[in-house]
Amino acid sequence: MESNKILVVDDETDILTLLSYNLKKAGFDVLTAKDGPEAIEIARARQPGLVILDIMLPNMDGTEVLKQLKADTKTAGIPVIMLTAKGEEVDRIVGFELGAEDYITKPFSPREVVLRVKAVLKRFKLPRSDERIITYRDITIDPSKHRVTVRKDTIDLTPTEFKLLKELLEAGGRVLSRDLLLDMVWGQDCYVTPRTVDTHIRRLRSKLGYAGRYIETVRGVGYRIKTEEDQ
Amino acid sequence: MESNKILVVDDETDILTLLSYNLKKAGFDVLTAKDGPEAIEIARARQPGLVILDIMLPNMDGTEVLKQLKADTKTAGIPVIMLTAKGEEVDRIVGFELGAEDYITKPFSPREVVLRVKAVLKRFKLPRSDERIITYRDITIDPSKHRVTVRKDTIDLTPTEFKLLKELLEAGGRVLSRDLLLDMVWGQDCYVTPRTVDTHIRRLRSKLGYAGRYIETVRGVGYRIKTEEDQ
DNA sequence: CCCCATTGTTACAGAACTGTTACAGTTGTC
DNA sequence: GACAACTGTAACAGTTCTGTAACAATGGGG
Repeated sequence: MESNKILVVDDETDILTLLSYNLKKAGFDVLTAKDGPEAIEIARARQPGLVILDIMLPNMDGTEVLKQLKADTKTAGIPVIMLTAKGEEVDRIVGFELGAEDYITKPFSPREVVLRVKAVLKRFKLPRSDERIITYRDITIDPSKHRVTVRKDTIDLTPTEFKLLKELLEAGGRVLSRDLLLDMVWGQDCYVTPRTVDTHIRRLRSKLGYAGRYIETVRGVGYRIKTEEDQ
Repeated sequence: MESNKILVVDDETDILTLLSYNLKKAGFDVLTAKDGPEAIEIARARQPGLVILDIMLPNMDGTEVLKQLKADTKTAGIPVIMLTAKGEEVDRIVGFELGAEDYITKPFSPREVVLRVKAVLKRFKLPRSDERIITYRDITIDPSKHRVTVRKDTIDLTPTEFKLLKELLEAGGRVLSRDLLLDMVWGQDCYVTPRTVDTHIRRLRSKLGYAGRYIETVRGVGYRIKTEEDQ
C-alpha cells in the first residue's frame, strides 16, 4: 500500500481529468477507474494508499463499491473519501457503518480535495489511537501514549518493561515461558540469557508497587498474570 | 478541544436538565453553567467542543458572553449555538458580526437541538483541521496566522518548530517517533538524521519557556505532549 | 529435614539514548 | 553583496537502560 498512489473513481471524464491534474501537481501518482468493478480490480492489484470514490456510479452504486472494498482483506485497510452530490445520508457513509474516512460534496474545489487527501493520509499514518487500551484490575496501559497507570498514578517504564507488561497482560492469565517472552519482547532472533527476563520481571514488579503481585511466577515454567478468580 | 464535551449555559434549571438529559442520551458529555462568568471560566478550563448559550442571562448578557468567548484565543475556536426567545436580531448574532454558528428559538424540541448540535459539529470537524486553532493548557496555536502564544505572550517560532509543535499537539498525548515526525514535518521522502528532531525539540522547549516541559521525552520511543491527567 | 533446581536480589560495566552546544551551509532580505 | 535567520550535522557529555553474573532465598521432592 503505497500512500503515494491514489485511485480516483468517477464516471465523468471531466472530473477524472480535473482531479488527476491537481493530485499529480500535488505530487501524487494517480490511477483512475470509471466504474465499480474496475475500481475494485485496480484497488486489489495496485494497492493505492487512498481511494476517492464517487457515490453515483453507473453499473454499481458507490456505496456498494465501498462495502466490497471494506469487505476484502486486500483492500479493507485503504482509506476512502466519498464524493457525494449533497450532504445527504452522510452519517451512513462516514464512520462505522460503511467505513469511509471522509466525504466531499460536489461541487468542490480541487484545492480542497488535495487538502482532504493529505489530512486523511496523515490521520492514517498516526499511531492508531484506537489501538487497544488494556486494563487489568488497577493497571491500565495505553500503547499509543506509551503510558501505564496504576490507580491513576502514572508509572514510568522503560521500553523493555513496557513491552513485557503488555505481553503479559495481553496473554490474559496464560503462562508465558521465558523463551516465549524473549521472542515476543526481544525479537525472534536475539541471543540473550533467559534469566534476563527474571531481572526485568523483578524491575517491573518493583515499579508497579503492590500491583506487582499480579505477576505470578509459575515455577519451572514462566510467568503469568493472576486472573481475578485466583485472588 | 474534545468535540464530545458540550457546555450548556442557561439560568433556568429546567432547561439545563432537559438539554443535559437529551444530549447525554445522544452520547455527549455535558457541562453546565448558570451565568456568563461561569460559562467563560468553564469553557476556558474544559475546552468543550461546542457551547449552547442562552441569549438571556442574568448578570451578563448572552451576546456579551459570546463576544468574550470569541475574543479569547483559548475559546475562539469553539462553535456556539445561541438560544433566543424569538427569531429577533438573529442576523447580528449568527455569522460574521458576533460569530455564533447557529441559533435555536425557544421553545424548541430537544430532538431538534441534538440534530443541530450534530450538524454544527460535523461542519466544524471535517473541514480542514489545518486551520483550526489548537489549545493545550497555556499554549495556543493558530495555524492560519502562524502564531503561537503562551499565556498571552506571543512566541516566535520558525516554520519547522511550528509544524513540530502543531503535530505534537494534534497527536493529543500519543507518542510520535522521530521517524514519524520526520514524515509529518519534513515530508515523506526526506533523508534527514532522526537526531535532527532532537535538536528542534530542544529549540522548541527553550523558546516555550516553562511550557517546554509539556513536551515529554519517551526514552527509546519518541516525544509526546503531557496530557493533563499525567500531572 | 535436607538438597538441589529454580527464582529473587543486587551490583556493575558497557551500551544506548538524549541533551546541549557549536558550526557550517543555505536561504532570503535589504 | 553583506547580513541575519534558519537548518541540518557532528561532537561531546551526562544520564538511563540493559544484560550478566554472583550471591541469597525459596520451595518442592525425597
